[in-house]
Amino acid sequence: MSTVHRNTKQKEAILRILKGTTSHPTADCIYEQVRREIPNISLGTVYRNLRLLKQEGNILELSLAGSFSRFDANTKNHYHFRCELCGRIFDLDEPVDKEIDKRVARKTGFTVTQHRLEFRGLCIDCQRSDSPESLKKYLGLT
Amino acid sequence: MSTVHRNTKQKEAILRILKGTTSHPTADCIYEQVRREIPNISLGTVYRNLRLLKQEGNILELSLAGSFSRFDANTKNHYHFRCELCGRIFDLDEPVDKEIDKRVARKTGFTVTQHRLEFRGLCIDCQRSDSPESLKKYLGLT
DNA sequence: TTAGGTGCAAAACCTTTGCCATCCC
DNA sequence: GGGATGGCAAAGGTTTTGCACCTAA
Repeated sequence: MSTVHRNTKQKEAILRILKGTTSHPTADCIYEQVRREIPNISLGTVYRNLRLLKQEGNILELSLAGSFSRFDANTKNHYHFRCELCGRIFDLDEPVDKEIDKRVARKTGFTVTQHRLEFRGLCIDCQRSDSPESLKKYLGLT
Repeated sequence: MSTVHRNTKQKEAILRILKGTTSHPTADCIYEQVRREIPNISLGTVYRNLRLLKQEGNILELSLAGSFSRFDANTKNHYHFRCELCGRIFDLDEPVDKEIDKRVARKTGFTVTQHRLEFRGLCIDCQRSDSPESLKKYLGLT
């Protein structure tokens, strides 16, 4: 069932570069770096390996949103829950911690204007879902 | 200097639709709804008005606006700071609150697997920056 | 009157995918 | 050998933009 993942020099190089930095590079940025040692690697390969590494749990993809932007007319600071199966986003009424911005500002010297907190998991509807396809998607079995 | 924003029926409709829902719609979803009352509105107009409404502080965009994915080989849960001027992302050593997931789960009935916390503001380098262009961008004066 | 907004369509942008050659296991 | 991966290029989906016309102030 589950695919056997092979180790290739391309994949190994991408992971090594990513482990050697804390700069949270973009796919294109990684592409530029890998090219120095594998000049004819393609951008598609970088994307494919990033997806594999993510599925294997070796790297994280940082984003607070999916592939497209979502908008919210509630401009008071509040937190969100994103269902990892159906993609819906729910507002939470969790209290907003105002002190934490000051603490981070004090520690880092940065000017902190806001923070965004997003929880992830399964919403109630999707917990009940017994669709094999949905489950497969959720478990990342593609 | 600062641009005078006009009120148009297109912009008014977009804001009204957004204020009437908590579903965090995408631009395309908003477009579909506005078309019911302004059939020949264009998607470009929707995007332009969403940008204006965001600049005016009337709505929030829940994502990395027009940005791309960034990757991180540090898979231990940790928090980030995003500089709103230069776009760089920094790791924070703020302690991760493990209780908060349980609290949200208890309140909502959702299954919570993780949370992501991102602070935003100005990094030290950009605080020092006196580039008029950068400042303009930061203040949203386009 | 006139700067700003609209509609339309094309472009730009990031990411994915199809195809076939190549490489590991 | 045979399935997984790579390289290349084309397609895909979302967002932006150029331009001529329109409209709110």
